[in-house]
Amino acid sequence: MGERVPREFFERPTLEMAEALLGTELVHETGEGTAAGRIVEVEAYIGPGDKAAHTYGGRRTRRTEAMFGPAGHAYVYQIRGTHFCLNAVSGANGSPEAVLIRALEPTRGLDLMAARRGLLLKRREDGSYGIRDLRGLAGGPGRLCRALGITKEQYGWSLTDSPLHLCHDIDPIPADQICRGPRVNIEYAEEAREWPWRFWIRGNPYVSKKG
DNA sequence: GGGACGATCGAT
DNA sequence: TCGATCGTCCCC
Repeated sequence: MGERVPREFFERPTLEMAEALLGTELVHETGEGTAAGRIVEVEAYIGPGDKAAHTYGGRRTRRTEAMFGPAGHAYVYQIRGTHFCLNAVSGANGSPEAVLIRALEPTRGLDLMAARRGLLLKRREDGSYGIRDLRGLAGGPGRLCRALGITKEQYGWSLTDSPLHLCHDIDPIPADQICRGPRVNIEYAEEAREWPWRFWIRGNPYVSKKG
């Protein structure tokens, strides 16, 4: 298990926080049970100068309000009408910056995660699960929200002291084990398309897309 | 009121 | 590679 990350964890430059998120455990405790996974892939969005960010140009709407708030809270948005995505708000209060959580390595509540995803987990003779089944559980921002039961109900929640929180489960990932590259699915973002603000753990099989 | 679009996913 | 599908945003 490990200890919850403190408020100060989020109160530093966004790119630095994005890297620090790798290896921490995202936990959601609900009436259905607890589900959790280790963060293995993230993307930083730094408005107002980032054309890929919802807050580009300082755009401040009902949806993006949480991004302008204090660090360490959840910014949840809905994409394509059907999927939710979770961000950890970063930066100073008033600066609209956040980090998108893109993929988890499942750690707790695997059966609950599978049930929420509508998947069937097959156990081997020794009781373990196959890597292919596990990879499908929470690889991708929409899938991990589905697997952990994250919806707009969690919008604005504190990630330090709410049922949705982060734990230091293992030691920080060493810098030489962290890869970075361009973010995905932001073709509209012109010059920002190539900015290397996507981070992932080197060689980790749960990363949603290879860079 | 209406039109355009999307930080995705799953099937092909 | 392509289409689903609807909330959000912005313009009229």
